Amino acid sequence: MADGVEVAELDERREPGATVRLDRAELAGHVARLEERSPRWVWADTAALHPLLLGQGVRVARCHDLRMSHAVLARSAYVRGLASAEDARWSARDAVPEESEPTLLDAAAAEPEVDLAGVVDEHRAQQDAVVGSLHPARMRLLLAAESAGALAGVELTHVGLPFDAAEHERLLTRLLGARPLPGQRPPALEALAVQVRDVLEAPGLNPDSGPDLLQALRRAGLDVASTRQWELARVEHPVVGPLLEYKKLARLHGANGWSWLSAWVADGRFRPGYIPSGVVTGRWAARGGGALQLPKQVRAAVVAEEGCVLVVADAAQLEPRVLAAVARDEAMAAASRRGDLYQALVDDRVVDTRAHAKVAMLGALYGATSGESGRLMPRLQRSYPAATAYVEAAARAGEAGEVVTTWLGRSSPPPSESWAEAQRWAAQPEADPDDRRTARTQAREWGRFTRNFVVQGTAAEWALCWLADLRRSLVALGEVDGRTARLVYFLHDEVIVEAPAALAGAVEDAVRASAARAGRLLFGSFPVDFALDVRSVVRYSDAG
DNA sequence: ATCCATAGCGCC
DNA sequence: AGGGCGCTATGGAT
Repeated sequence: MADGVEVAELDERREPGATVRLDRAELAGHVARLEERSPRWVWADTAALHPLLLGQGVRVARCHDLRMSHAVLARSAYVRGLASAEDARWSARDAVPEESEPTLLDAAAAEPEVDLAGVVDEHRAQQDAVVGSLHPARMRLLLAAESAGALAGVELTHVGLPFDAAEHERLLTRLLGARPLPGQRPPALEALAVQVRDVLEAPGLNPDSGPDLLQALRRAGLDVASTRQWELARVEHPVVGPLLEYKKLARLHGANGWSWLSAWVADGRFRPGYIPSGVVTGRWAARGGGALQLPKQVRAAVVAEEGCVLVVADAAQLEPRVLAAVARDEAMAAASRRGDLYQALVDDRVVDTRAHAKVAMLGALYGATSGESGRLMPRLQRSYPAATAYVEAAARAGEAGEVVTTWLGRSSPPPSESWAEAQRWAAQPEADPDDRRTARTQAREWGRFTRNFVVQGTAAEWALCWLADLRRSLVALGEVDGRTARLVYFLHDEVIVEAPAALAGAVEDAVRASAARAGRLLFGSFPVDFALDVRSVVRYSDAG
């Protein structure tokens, strides 16, 4: 390479002659190379480089993201050692570039330079760590899935979710009234605020102020300890109606109102920021736009382009199915093969209603001890001993301060030093009962975290493999009238593909095939089913 | 002016 | 109940 790098050389879909050149400055710190066996780009940071390539119209098929892989390998209990583990150049950092002007502090903390030699060395160190790990095949799959997720995250922001701004504005106007001046309340909110003040006889009250509102409620004789809606809902008082309505609308206005619309929706697309694997468990996080919290109410404005449909697919009861697989629980796997897993629990007389099945299962995953869910736990243990023992073991490990690890090899962070110190102190003879109680409570809390970690984390791995396989297989569907099937949304256990209507059936098949392949990739021949709810709609809100 | 913690609520 | 998040508004601290 003289002045540039022929990026398109690695693009499986390149048009003849569509070579794109990026100069060395643009590629600094993100040098790529070709692996001989399975061609893919190896680079430092997908989030930094991939947007440049997309901007040039290049579609990258595969990559190996060294930063994300490093983060997994450096912590994984499957890995015996990563040569570069303490190297600051590869430590995790935010995947989404800051929108604002860099400050002096940012300049001082600028990332260390990564050059070609550094990339090659780190790649070799990572390959060695994988080969020497307890489960090389699982680790390889995890790193490939992480890297594919990194590509997909950038692409999702680039493509955007089709969004009808005019439709959303009609919703806002219908519920809130005319758009107010910045800093003002919309008419409907102001009217409700007046009502609340009148009923409470608190003329100057700002209902947005939690402490002031709580004080006014208590002065008016309401026996509440907070202003949470579920607590207000159980109180009989004329202020409750207007106040709950106020909170609901204030939320819409604040989180998804006119300023959100102008900040995040442009040219008919909603382009939020995703941070693949930004959560400790491996789930995606988001920054900017609230990609992962799009309220149901707002989904009516998510409308496919003319001539297209949205293929909306979500994995049904994903976490229990994942638990059945990691725990090798044959009985629970059998239940997974009968479609609705919760209904299967009812049919098998494990519990008496579907609602009970759901609450019992969630209780097992989250560590509930009391209430309805706690009462149902013995029944669950009797029917699914392997699955319940698996999450119990994860909880016990966490309580003991140990690390737990997902199926593919993501390990939980160790508890904090202050947590460990509190546990050590509680074990001393001179510790007082209060300290012992506090330590015990903290131990249980950390146990609930590790219990959930193994399931949520492995579910995230399945979902990532699903997404990665689908991303690849959509390419093969080709185009209709110059338009292709594109991934436009990913939400933990749900994907949306926007596709020409003529491709809807093919996309639905692809989505299901990818789910089946993801199951086999992770769990081989273990007979657990990953059922999907799939619907082709024009409007996202019609999928529910 | 800027940072940080908290409350509250949206999603899975 | 119980796990994981992000975002907004608020209010206190610096």
